Amino acid sequence: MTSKAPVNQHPSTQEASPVRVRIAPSPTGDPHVGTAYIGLLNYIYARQRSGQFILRIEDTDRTRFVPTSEQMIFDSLRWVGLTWDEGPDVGGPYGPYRQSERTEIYREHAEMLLANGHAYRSFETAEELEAMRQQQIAAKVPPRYNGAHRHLTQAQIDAYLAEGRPYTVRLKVPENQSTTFTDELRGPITFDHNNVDDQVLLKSDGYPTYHLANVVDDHLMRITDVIRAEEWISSTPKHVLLYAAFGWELPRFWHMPLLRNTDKSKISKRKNPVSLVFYQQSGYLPQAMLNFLGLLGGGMAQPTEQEIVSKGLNTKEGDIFSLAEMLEKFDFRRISLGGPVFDLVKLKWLNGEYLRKLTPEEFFTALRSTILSDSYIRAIAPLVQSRMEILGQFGDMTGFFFADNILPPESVWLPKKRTFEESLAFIAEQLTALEAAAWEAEAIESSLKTLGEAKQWSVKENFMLLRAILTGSTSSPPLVESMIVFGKARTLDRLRRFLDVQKKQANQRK
RNA sequence: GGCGUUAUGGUGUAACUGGUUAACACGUCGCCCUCUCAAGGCGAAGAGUCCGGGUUCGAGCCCCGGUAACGCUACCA
Repeated sequence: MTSKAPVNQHPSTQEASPVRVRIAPSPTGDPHVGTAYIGLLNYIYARQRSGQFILRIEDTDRTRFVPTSEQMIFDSLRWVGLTWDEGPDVGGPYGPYRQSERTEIYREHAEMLLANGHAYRSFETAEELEAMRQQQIAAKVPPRYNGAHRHLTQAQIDAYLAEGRPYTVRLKVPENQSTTFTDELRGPITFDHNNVDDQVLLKSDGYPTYHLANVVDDHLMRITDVIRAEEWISSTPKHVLLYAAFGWELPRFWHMPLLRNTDKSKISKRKNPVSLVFYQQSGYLPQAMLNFLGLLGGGMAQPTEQEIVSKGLNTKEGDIFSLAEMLEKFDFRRISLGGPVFDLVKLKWLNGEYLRKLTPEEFFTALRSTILSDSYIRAIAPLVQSRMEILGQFGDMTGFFFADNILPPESVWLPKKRTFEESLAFIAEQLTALEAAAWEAEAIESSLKTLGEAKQWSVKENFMLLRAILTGSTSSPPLVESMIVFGKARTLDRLRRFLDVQKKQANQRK
């Protein structure tokens, strides 16, 4: 057996070149707090070193692509106060910054690897691969590509190509070796190649996977430091191997701790609001959000006791700081590696602190630009105009649009002919259906009706249940229109919170 | 299952190169203020640093061995 010494011990990039970092979100839905978190870290890193911060859109997964998502990412990141030096919307010398516009580049690079023997064509179908995976799982062996097409003869390859068979391009991971790279926060990390799969680099639809596109773009865009979430550690050896296969210099890798739900699992929308749009629409202040994100993972030194005394600081001021202060004091070496829980309670407290510091005029402006904006009220008004006799009834009819907590009692929401359990189960299904729906009237209505038919809930029962939970009342402006105005993020959050509360209460009763 | 990462009160973080009763903030509880609720003020409870060994005069910090949580294990990122 060959020795498994770390032969691929690659040196890190030297300090010389100007720092360039990037975030690369995927437009697959609402912009994520995790993107803002990693974005903030990259931003601070770049600004502290007079470097550049680049925004790149990773839209190579056509199956999950959401057209409106990209603009929402721009808007949300700007909302929290981050700006980028290069990106799809601002241009720059290393564009295009949208991966779907770079497919030719990836194809060429895949060809290069094919030519120099670091990659090979794999002609299996997705179904065949899935079947293989299932067998391996059943046989209790680690699911991995078996390398069947690694050693296809040229004649076989030509025959397949002549047939026009679709194929993927896979990385040829050297056998009986290991790869070691340095994580700037954790030190050297080694992976035995037995545990590194022959990753698909180019999909059969001609689009690259993350791994290829990411490495190619990072190199072409002169990225010096890859600052990304911890979930990427496992695939870093693939990236290191790719840099080596191209003969490129390695960037530095910084893997940041993963944001968590209260139960410590990776933060997810089922357990926590993760959409930046949600926080914006719910009336969180961007400074508070940024401050909160800066708090997670350490990085900011707490004031010493001397500082507290000499500057007359209130001790809680140690937790309150602006972006400017982060640029001044944030220290990447201080980052603590345990995944921090995204604690809404502390975020709310922080937001309250910021709110109280506003002057009355600023506070009024904040209200008028968010929860009481002309555009919001203008959207709500037509839903109630025909139902009103005097203007004073506006509040009675629209309160739920301006509320954070709507928790109707059972007497309001529980349908007469349904049990508690079946109703809750149905709400959970409504939630799932709505999560998948495009946020426009027909899509919402039809997905709800389809669900109702499948589960034998009449349209009336179906919509009334939702109405009660969302508005807190059995009479309200038109439901679907109200949901649209209220927004997808907040609507889904209200449903999730309702379910959480009901489940907790049900558990307590037991 | 395999591989990797991580591990300080309920939560986020502190604790200089190992050095007295492990600190700050959020949350919780109590008291004060007050027409209520917040805010504010004062105070309290809550961890002996995942577990077990070792080194040392001395370990949250160093070493060894476990355990658990999390991540990855896709033609998703």
